[in-house]
Amino acid sequence: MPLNEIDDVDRKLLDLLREDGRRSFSEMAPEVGLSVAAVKRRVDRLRDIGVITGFTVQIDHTKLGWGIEAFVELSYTGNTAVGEILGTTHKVPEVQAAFTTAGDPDALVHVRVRDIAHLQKVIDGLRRERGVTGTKTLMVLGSWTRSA
Amino acid sequence: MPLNEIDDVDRKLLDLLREDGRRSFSEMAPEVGLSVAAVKRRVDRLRDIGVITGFTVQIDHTKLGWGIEAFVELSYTGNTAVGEILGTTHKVPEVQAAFTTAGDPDALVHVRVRDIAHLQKVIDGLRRERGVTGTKTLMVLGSWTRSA
DNA sequence: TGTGAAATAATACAGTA
DNA sequence: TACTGTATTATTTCACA
Repeated sequence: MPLNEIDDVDRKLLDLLREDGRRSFSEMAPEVGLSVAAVKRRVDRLRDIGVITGFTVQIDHTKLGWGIEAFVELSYTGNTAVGEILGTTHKVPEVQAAFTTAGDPDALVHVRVRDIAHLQKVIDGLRRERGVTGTKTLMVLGSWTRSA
Repeated sequence: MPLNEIDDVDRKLLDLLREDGRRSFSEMAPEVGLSVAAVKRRVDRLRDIGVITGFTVQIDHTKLGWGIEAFVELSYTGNTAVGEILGTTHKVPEVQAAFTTAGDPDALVHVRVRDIAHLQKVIDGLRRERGVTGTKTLMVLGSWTRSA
């Protein structure tokens, strides 16, 4: 079910776009040995079948004054549904990403804030959410993300 | 201190590119009320000063057969440097991102794998890294990421 | 999938405030 | 310094072989 339809050329195109999402079709075409039109059709198809969900810019948030990053582990009462957890974190603008997990913390939330006072406010806000029974915060000291 | 030089137009451009990193300058120009050339120069400048670090494609890894996502918390011996931690995780291709943290786990690692057996192998590999004293794995059930 | 032509977009540059 | 408008080049897009 998951694929069957993605070949090595598609994977190569995904790699190229992961490195630089604004690469032109004409630049990628010789890399995969196809015509420009064929490359465009492949990328269009990858979007159509949902393998490519979008393109985005990568930003150094430090340079924008959002210098602090943390993960907040959340515990919920037993009757809180997974979907509900993701929904409540969505409303908090400082939350960059949220993950519901199996096991001890029920959710892991990635937040980005300007300073420690700001972090305090965000954590307090998360603690007040319905069903939250406890939090544990991991301040990020350094990080690294694959690819670009 | 970190900026001073980024104005509302720049922020608007970053927002537009976060939603769609392949947006054309000609599409963004009317949105911010500037000429195409002015938009290009602004985006070029945002790259030059390091606010924009790159562009990339967003992929639905489930559709590529990498259906399982987890966070692995790592504890290290006291004499392990932060840089060393990030370095060792870098070698493991299944690691999508790594964060060193202040506090109980010393690092948090985001991994993506094909199946549970694969996850087992990756965790075993991480546990064998020099300085690692313990791990705790959080399997991701659901997730959500801001913007696109 | 490739080709080739028309439509768009990116880029470089001259001129203006 | 930062913009606009124009000319040139490159890229995208699409119909058809």
